[in-house]
Amino acid sequence: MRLLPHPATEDIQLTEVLKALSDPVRLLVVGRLAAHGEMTCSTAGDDLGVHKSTASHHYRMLREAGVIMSKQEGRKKYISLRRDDLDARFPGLLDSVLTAAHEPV
Amino acid sequence: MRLLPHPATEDIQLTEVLKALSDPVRLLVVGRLAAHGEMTCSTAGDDLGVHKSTASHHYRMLREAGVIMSKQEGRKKYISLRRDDLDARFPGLLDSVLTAAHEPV
DNA sequence: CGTATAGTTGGATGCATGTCAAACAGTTAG
DNA sequence: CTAACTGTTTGACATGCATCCAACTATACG
Repeated sequence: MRLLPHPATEDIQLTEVLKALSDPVRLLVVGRLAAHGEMTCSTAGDDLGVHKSTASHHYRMLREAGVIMSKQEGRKKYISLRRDDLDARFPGLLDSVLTAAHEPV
Repeated sequence: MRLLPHPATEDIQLTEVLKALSDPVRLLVVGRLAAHGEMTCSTAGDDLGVHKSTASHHYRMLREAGVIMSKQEGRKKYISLRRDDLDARFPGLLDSVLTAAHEPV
């Protein structure tokens, strides 16, 4: 099991998080992670409508912004929401975004 | 008094709002509007550290995303937060962002 | 009318981003 | 070992964006 570089909780920047969440594809991924917990990249990226390399790019954005955790296990990579870290740093932010993301168009 | 085009409340898109809030300059402007209410563009743009045309660009981003209201009066333009509209559409979002924006680095 | 004020617009520039395709790398299975 | 699987990296491309400067518009003031 290998860990990838992630920003420390106190280094998570609000503007970076907001930018990470401001893409429809990434918002969809975050919604899935919130609903289902830890998933592999392929599961999270299923039916996203983008190429797998594009999805990989989005995972990196989310990780570098401090929104998700990644850990490699064998040939699979598991990603999960850093919910506690985000709640500690920006209380209520993630919940309001997730609620808003479920709203009807 | 002239009104400029703004998106209707139900047309405000979450990703657009998040993108609008993901810039440090715009976040600063929104914080000022939240603290002081309606202000002119020059007041809101005071000491932002950017050229007035850059500030004007940011106001347009915020307006088109549905974050602020603009109304022209004479040669001054007043901008204000669309707090009620944002609260109605995305409950808790604006408050959590404003709270987060006040956090120490 | 002429001048000052408040903002916008257009051009230019450099940087970031979203996307795909193809090649690559690491891991597991037969 | 060979082949399949999982995901990343690189290149290419188009787009968008933050920024400044200069010119412009519109309004107000003398």
